[in-house]
Amino acid sequence: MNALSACGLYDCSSCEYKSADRCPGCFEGNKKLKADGAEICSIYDCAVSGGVATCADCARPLCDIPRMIDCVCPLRAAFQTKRWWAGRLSNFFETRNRKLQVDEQEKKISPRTVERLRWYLLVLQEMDDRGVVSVASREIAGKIGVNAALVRKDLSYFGDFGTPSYGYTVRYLIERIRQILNLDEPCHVAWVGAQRLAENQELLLELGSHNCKVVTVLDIDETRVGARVAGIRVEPLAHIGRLAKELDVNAGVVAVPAQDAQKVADALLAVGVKALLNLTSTVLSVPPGVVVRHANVVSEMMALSFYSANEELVGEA
Amino acid sequence: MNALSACGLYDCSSCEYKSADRCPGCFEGNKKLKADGAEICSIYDCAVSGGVATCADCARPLCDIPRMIDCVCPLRAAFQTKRWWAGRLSNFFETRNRKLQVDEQEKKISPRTVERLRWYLLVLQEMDDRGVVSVASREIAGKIGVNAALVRKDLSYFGDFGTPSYGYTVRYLIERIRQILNLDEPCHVAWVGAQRLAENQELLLELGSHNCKVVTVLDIDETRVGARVAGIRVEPLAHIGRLAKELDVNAGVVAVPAQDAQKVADALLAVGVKALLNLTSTVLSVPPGVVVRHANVVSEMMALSFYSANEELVGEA
DNA sequence: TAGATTGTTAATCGATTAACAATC
DNA sequence: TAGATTGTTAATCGATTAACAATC
Repeated sequence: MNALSACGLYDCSSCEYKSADRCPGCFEGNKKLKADGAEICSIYDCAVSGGVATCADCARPLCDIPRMIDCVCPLRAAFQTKRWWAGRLSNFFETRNRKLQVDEQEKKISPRTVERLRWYLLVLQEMDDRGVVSVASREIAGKIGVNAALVRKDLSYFGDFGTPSYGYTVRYLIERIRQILNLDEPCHVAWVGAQRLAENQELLLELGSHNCKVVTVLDIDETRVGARVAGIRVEPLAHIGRLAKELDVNAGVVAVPAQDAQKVADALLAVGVKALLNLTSTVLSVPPGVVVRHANVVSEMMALSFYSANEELVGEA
Repeated sequence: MNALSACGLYDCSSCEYKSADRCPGCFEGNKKLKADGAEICSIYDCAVSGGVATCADCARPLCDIPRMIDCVCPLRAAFQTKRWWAGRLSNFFETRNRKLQVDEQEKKISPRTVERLRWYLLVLQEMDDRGVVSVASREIAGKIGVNAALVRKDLSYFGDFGTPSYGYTVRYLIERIRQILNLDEPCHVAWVGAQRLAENQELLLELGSHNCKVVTVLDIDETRVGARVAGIRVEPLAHIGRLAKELDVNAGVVAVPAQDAQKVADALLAVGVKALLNLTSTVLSVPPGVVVRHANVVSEMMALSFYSANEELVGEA
């Protein structure tokens, strides 16, 4: 379901040629050009010879293709100016190179930024569903209620995704944020607490749509072991060690009664899980280097209770 | 279930006289003292004549009882030094007076502080269950993973609840935080989205234990109207106007499918609800002056996905 | 081109922490 | 009393915003 062309820069899904069914595809198009003795797309050529589908999949740390070339898919020459494509290309390569430098420097990403990236993604996906092609930082910011400069700053940590005076291509930005949040890699989740999952099986689908897969369901309550939830056998918590290794578990969900929460968390930590989602209204004690996030109706309600009684203090919460 | 004595300062539940069943109670005790011609507790006297149960219920903006008096319940004289009580009293009155000034100045409470107060409360309740009587800021901070000075600063926004070299009385602090978060006033919740509640009926109990009451269940899906969830009839969303008024709704829960979330939020806002809990993975657009909080497995998982792939970036998240 | 919007810098704002006098 | 812990101040740290050059 890759909506990008082989060069990884061209958003086919928003292309008028594609929607009019007049696009022959990069492969057929370039084959035709080559047969005609015409110059083919150098990006496509490089991708094919490198055995990758798009530039995004390319493992080479630096790109061989010179910058600011007037490379543009010859089949699309009329669609956008060459200059525009050259700019996009330049941005893309600079971005990739900068990104690599950043990784080396281990530049810290603020947790608030990560927090917001999810909201950007949800807003963008909703825009994409409505058929919106491009968007300005101001529009994203307005939806979420933050400053536009903050949106630009957040995004620029990871690269130059925008184009001055144009804004951001919605589809392209979605792809990039998904990549940043690692949503392209499947996230393997160990879910502890069978009942809670049995009650909310629709979660599995929604998680799946973001590439999170519940690979095992466990329970601390022995009486539940052996039952099946969404087709997955419920295992005893004691098996977590073996399962975590076999199934390559990345994250754990603590969905047991409050009094067992810490015990479950400890078991998950013991087998090396470094990311926990706590669905109970307890505070988990975890060592540094472990991330815990919460999703709990009761504890959020406690905060709302404060604001419903102190309306004048509502700033942003 | 008030664990405090009439003076509102003495934590009866941690009193050795009470637990040994040798406490006659403030009323009987002072009646006895009066009959003997002895000096009775001036706080108790004041409370009774003012028609309130404890100082905390007293409406007078300033306290008449002079500070630094050597007032101490004579029946408890042996239990703590008079000096200790005098200090507690002094703190208490100064706190009340300062608190009132603060209210007048509309001093802003940081949303981060409100965020943390809930965690403090949960940690303290767990300590209380274990029978812990007093606690230092350092201990609370350690449980949550924040700086001890931050705990003290957060609490000192609302008054001087601690005693140097002693720390905080767990029960007393629980009462105060409950009061700050307005958990002593029942919070009336309108729950929109019957199915989600039907699936998680245990929530009602847990919410109830924090004084949050689901007073009405509504649904945007007409086919669900008329069904009963936890004994409450499901009403059509169109009735929200009448119900919100009749039932004095303080907060709303948006628990419908994503595509209906904004519509439901708008309906709740239209009838004056200023506090929303969004259980969907959508971003709600709300005007300033409205607080939205989230509890959603999918969107939290998106953040965990990032950290599970970037362990080196785990700071505190 | 003129108008628009980006990425980035410097300024501002707010939140956290270290340190310490007060005091139990 | 001596040691401990509070509430608070000043210093630090981090996050947000305004402003602007770059540039499409």
